Amino acid sequence: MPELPEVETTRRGIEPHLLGQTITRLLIHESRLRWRVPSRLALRVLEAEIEAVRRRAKYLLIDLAQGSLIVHLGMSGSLRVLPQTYPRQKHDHIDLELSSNQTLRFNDPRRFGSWLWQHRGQTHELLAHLGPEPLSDEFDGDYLWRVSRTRRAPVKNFIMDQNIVVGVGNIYAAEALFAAGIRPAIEAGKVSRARYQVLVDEIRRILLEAIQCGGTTLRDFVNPDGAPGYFAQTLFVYGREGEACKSCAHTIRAATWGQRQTCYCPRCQT
DNA sequence: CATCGGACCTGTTAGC
DNA sequence: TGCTAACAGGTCCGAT
Repeated sequence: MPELPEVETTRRGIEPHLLGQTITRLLIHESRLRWRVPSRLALRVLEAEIEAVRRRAKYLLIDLAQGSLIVHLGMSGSLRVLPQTYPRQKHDHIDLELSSNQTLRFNDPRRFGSWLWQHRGQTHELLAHLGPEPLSDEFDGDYLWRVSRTRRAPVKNFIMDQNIVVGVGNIYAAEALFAAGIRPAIEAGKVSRARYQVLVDEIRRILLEAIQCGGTTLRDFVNPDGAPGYFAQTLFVYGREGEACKSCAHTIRAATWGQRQTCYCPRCQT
């Protein structure tokens, strides 16, 4: 489900409910996520005050005095802020209970998400080798051009590589390539510096617009207040195989590498 | 190093 | 209507 805009939407949704709250209890109902949730997590966070709620890539970081809870939503995870008495639903795996008598409830049908711990001042190995944030100044056309020179993989796979740039998943990769007029199958190392600059501008614009829309709801994404995102209406190619291009009316085509489908317009993207 | 396929899971949908 | 297969927003890991 979640790419950067959905994770950022989640962050903004939970932040006001979490900041300054004391954690009264962490309940792990199901520890078998992407990695087994360590039971000592519950002791670590007990009675701690939440100092900040940050995002790095698609990870949420809940900062406490001694360190941070790292939460990843995987493919199907979501966080809601609910009254502690709210009945648990299927796939509700973790509750972070707060002094406000609310709970941050983690639901994840596919269990590809994760809850981990990072000591203060340290960087978890999973976060240690991530590429730059797409909305930061570090990320520009020159950077992408430079690090792509030896890459023969399709440019679409290249921009989805979290070591190159974080936060761009299957939806936004397809959309950004369409907006930049670049065929997803082109070898990353053969794309010009000028085209990478256009691509960077489009990635930024699309991610920002999607955040403003509250993310993309294809089937089940909801923000922490239970509302869907509205960016799906704005999609030009993702999930539109066989339909008419909104720009030139040519039929949208699909290609698949490694189990991930991508859609593109053969006329608009060269 | 870079790339590929398999793995981890459940739910929904398309096709027979 | 019912069963099965394919596919879904992520990404790590081991083999090549």
